[in-house]
Amino acid sequence: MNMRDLTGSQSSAAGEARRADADRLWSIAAVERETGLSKDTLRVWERRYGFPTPSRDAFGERAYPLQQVERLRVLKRLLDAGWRPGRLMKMSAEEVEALAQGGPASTADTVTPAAVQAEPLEPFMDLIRRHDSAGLHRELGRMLSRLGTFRFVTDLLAPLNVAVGEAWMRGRLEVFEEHAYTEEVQVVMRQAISQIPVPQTAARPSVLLSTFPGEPHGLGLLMVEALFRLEGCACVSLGVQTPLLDIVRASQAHQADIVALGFSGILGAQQVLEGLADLRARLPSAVEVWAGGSASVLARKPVPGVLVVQDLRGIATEVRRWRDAGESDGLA
Amino acid sequence: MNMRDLTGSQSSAAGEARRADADRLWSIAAVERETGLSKDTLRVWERRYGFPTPSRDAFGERAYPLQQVERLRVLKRLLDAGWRPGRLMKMSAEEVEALAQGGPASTADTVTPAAVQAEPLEPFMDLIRRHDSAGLHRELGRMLSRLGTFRFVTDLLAPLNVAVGEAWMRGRLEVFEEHAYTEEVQVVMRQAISQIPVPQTAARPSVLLSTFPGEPHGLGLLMVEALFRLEGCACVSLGVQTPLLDIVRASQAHQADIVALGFSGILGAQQVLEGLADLRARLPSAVEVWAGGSASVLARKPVPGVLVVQDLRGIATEVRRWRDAGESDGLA
DNA sequence: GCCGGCCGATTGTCCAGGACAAAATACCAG
DNA sequence: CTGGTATTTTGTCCTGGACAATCGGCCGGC
Repeated sequence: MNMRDLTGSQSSAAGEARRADADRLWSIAAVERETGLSKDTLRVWERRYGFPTPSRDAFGERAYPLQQVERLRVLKRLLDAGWRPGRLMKMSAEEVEALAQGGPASTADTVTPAAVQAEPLEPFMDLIRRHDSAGLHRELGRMLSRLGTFRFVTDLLAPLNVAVGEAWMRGRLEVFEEHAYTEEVQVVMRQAISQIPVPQTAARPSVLLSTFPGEPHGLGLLMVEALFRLEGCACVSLGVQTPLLDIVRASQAHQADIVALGFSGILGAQQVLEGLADLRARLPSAVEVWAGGSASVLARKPVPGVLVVQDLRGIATEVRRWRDAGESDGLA
Repeated sequence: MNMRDLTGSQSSAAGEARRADADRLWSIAAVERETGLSKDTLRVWERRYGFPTPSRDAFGERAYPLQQVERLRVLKRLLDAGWRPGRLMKMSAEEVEALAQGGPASTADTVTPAAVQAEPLEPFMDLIRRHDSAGLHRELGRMLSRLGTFRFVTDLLAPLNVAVGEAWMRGRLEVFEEHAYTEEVQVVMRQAISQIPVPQTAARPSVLLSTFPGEPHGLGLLMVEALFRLEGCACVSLGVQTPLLDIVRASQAHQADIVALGFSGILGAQQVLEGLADLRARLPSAVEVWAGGSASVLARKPVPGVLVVQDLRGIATEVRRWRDAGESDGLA
């Protein structure tokens, strides 16, 4: 009971269904959801560059064919990789396609920082590309045991995340492959975290973790939580996308000493800086604000009263600094 | 190294900082992020109802005071609880406040289905309200052990999720409290899932789990994944918010027999129905589409070729049906 | 008496086209 | 080259109008 049947109208053969696909048109809202390009942007591109060129439905509203939606997805990816729309729009479909397939990252060279690339990443990238979730899970688990949580996070996951992000930008990885990867890593990380013994007494500093609205990337948060817990800190995570005012309230409710935010680079520079300044102003000065992640803004423009932790290894150092400062207002 | 200092300008005493808070104004984009109300809606409310009444910054752009942002948050919550803006806007600030505090759910009576409320929920609600994350974790873990995964999901979590959702709608719970709850449940659920033995051979049916873009609620997905795994199915989760085209590609890549989607009621009715129909059309008919969750649309309007599973217990039944159908095209 | 379809009011999204802040790039002086 | 300024590019914001989708109430039939 409480169940609705697979009511038929299984209209037809696969061929027909396939044709229905191509014919089905997308509303501007659907395209926004599918591509991540705002309605405003879609309309202004049409005006300025002559692309996309949606037809109109019976009500005069834009109706995008699948082909254009697919191309918009490619364009969005190239945009994220550092290309500019004006340049891309002048190119022919073939040139864009060539770029999408495997071109370099435009002007914005993702300077592979040649960091301590302690662990070979290719085997993992292979598993991701082959959609071998079980294998990926197994290999990640194996590495967790071999390296221990700390080195697993700093030496394997950190560079692997970068590699996955870059592979996506170069068109070597689909969105859903990145989703599946994230999910699998999350499973292993949560297992790792649950194995870290919890300090008996109320441990200090107590850390509140989250991300701003619009920032859906939560892996970094988990990695940071693990490192904090390894240092014996009490952690409360709110998951991703917490409204600013709620971060403030949560920090009071949980008596947080530190509010730690993750930034992946999806949010605009201004959004990050303004949000951090805002949050800083709304929190008592005894509560520290830490920011980390791959967003490049953090490195470029410091925000007064906000600690930017670029390197995961820095967390241990900074926790020590906090404790040395005598658990009181660590600034001044 | 690689670290930026807490560069001072710790301007002042708490009092001053507090005053700076109230003065700080919000851009329309920031209000959209904070409240969940679209820019279009914010502008049209101002035009129609005379609220909100943002001032303008030096560039003529809307600048919302904190007080109005807070009120908009309340209004959004009441909207989600079934109230309509026209009615709310006519009311005085006091009346709205009274409603926000603890009024009933307007016309949309959340008919507490008087289901098998097998487990008492109050102790858990208490822990959530007291921000006792550790205690909540401990008690959830205890219940998991006591009830076993199946009953933990069906008899405790399912009603508890409903209770939490309702408490939020009545203003008894803050957003951040709901976030913290979700996080803690997630930890326990993932632990529960990891303890379910994995079938050795490639198990059928193989299930792909995700939600549509705009649907951030992932708890249901985890609960469903647990139930599928208990039935011996192979599961791959993409997490939340996967674009439609990527769900299609993932189902091919992972050779899914079933694509299972979760809906919490955040998405509009049309969005859900159109998305499901669309997805249905794009998948081979041998792949089944299952939809579940608390969204009421699912119960009201059936989508041809989509199986709606209202009751979590129904999953086991339907998996059996799928297997009885001989692993082939289970329809026709 | 209750369910189901119709109709008017409400409400969110879409549209056009203009404007301009923010970001990226090109330019230029040291 | 390096660092600062001008210029172009680009996304977001604006106004005000329109209308589809939804909601609520009304009415009639089973």
